[in-house]
This record gives sequence, C-alpha cells and structure tokens, in this order.
Amino acid sequence: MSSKPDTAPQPVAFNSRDHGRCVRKAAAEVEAECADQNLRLTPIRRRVLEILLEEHRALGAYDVLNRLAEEGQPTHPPVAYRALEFLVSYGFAHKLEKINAFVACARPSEEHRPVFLICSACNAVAEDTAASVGAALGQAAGAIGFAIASAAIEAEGLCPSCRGNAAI
Amino acid sequence: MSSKPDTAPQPVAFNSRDHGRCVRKAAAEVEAECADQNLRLTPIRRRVLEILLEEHRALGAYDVLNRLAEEGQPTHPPVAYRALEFLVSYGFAHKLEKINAFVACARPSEEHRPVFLICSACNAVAEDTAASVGAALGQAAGAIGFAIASAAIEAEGLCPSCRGNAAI
DNA sequence: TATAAGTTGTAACAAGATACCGTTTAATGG
DNA sequence: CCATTAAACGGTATCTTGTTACAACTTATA
Repeated sequence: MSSKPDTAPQPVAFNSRDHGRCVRKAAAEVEAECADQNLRLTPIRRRVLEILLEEHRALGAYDVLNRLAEEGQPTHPPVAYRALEFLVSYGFAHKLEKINAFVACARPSEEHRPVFLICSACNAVAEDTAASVGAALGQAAGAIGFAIASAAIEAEGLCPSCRGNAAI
Repeated sequence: MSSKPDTAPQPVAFNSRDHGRCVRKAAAEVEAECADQNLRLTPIRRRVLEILLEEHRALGAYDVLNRLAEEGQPTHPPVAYRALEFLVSYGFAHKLEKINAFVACARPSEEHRPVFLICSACNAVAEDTAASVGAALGQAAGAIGFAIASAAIEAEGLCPSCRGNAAI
C-alpha cells in the first residue's frame, strides 16, 4: 500500500509532542520489558522497533523492509515479518488490520486493548485506550461464551485537523 | 487463505438455525433494499451474495472466484472484488479485516455496527450486534473529534463449542 | 563440548488486490 | 426513436502482501 514513504503525506499525530523523547522513552520501556521477561530483543527486532518509533506512523511490512535495505540489512520478507510478529506478539507494536500496516505501541508497558483511529486523509494513526470499548467487547463475547485471544478495534475516517481542512 | 473450501473444517454457526430459510430471507431482504434504493443487483452481484449466504461462513475473494468458475462465470479477480465491493458498500456483506474474508450480513436491512467473533478452530463467524461496543467506539472517537467513516470490530478466539472440545 | 532451542539467511511461491483499457448495458434527454 | 452519458462488465497485466520450507548459524544450558 504505502510503499513510497517519501512521497506519502506527512504523518501528523493527533496530539504532537516531543518526538525524540518519546522514541527514546518507548525504546527504553521495551528494553526493560524484554529484560524482565527474558525476551531476546535482537538487533533486527530492535531496529524494526526503532524504525516504527522513528516514523511514528503506520508502516507496511515492505516499508519496513525497504528501510532495512537502505541500511544494508537483508531484504527478504521473512526478516521483516518475523521481527514484526515478535513485536506484535508481545505488545510492543500493533497491526492495523484495515490497512495491513504496523505501528509501535504507544504504551508498551501497560496492559491494554487498543482502539485505533486511522485518518484516511493524512494517514495519521491515533492509539486510543478507550477502556470502555474493550470492556464492551469483552462483555459481548463473554455473553455468548466466546473466548477472545486477540482483538482488532479500528476506525477509519477523518482526524480533527483534516475535518477542518474539509478537503474531502 | 482458505482456498480449499472442500477440505476446510466444517463451518459451525454459533447458533444454528434453519439455513435454507435464512438464505431465502436474507436474499429477499437485499432484493427489496436494492429495489428501494434503486441499486442494480446484477446477476453477478446477486450470485456472489447467494454464494456467501449459502456457505454461511467467511470466504476469501478467491474462494468466491472459484465458486463462480465452477459455474462457468469468468474467473478474473476483479469480477469477485467488484461484486464484493458493491455488497460491502451497501451493507449486504461485511469484510473481516483480520482474515481478509467476506461474510453475508446477517441483518441486511438494519442499520448496525457489527461486531465479529471469529473462531480460529472451526472458522465459524458470529456477527453480533452488541450496540454497546459500537456506541463506546463512537463516543471515544467523538471525544477527540474524529469522524468515523467505517469501523472494524473483530475478535479472534474460541467459540463455545471449540472451547469445550479443548482441542487447542 | 554436546545439545537443544531459538534466530537468521535465502529462495520460491501463494494470496490478495488494483490499474487500465475497451466493450456492453442501462438510464436519460432530446 | 436515437444520441448521450454513466455505470457495469470482460479481460490482461501487474503489484502488493504474506507464507512456506529449509539450511545455517547463534545462544543458552547441561
């Protein structure tokens, strides 16, 4: 989908903040988590996480792969998919099913069922905690005896600033 | 994904019911809707809808395509994708983003934000109305000024009967 | 050091989706 | 009735996304 990161619209976080700081903080949190749980944050895995954090937007697996290639890393799909799978399985990143893309988790050390709001105009992605949504889903599943292993709660639409621009 | 419908596990609706009746009823509802809204339920579109209703489970676009091919219809991907897009855009079918598959809508004539529970053991899919989940999502989006155009609320896990079997 | 588990490298391939172009069909207006 | 237009279809090619399989290597541990 977005295999041309350079020409893609500028990513705009719904609430922008000090980006360098948030990258370092998130990376440190993941590192601590891995140490805690005895997980191997190998160079490739760490690099993929950093790429996601640096871009601070949703990247397709092949976007990640291209970034790795630019850095002289191997460019075979399984390299990216394996690293992404690791990050997703431990909650350090999330997959956006609606757009087949991945984002670094905004709260890697907290247990949460994230809700994603994806702006179809500027491609920004907001990770919302909205516990009420997850709770409602859990309740609905419980009511019919369904045991949730993983969930995806995603909405596509227009973020506040793109609504204002009324371009679409 | 599931390109071998014949060898796939038997689909099991969470609550089974008179299937022939539900196919006919749903088809009639869609027909009425199309007449109402002046939509063209062309032979291919209708056939794709019927295939989804008959199978009563999630089918990939290529599964639909194979079914069409068996009936002598053209087998080019756009044929299936176009019909599916039509059905989805008017709410006669839904796309399951987590598994890249499509299901006929269980309530084609009602406005609703469906919640899907996908059993990873038997592949059954339950379409839940669970208004509370949709409401919570709408509220969360509204709180930050995000305008939802489309949403996906999906959970993967084990349905009641597969939990019982404890096979996984 | 032996061994087992996990990770990486690589090739090949399968599945999912779309762009494009020309033709046909259906609705609309003169 | 015919001309015009928009929508839908048929078909090809192509692109993107994701998977499988297997060999080689690394790391932790006995």
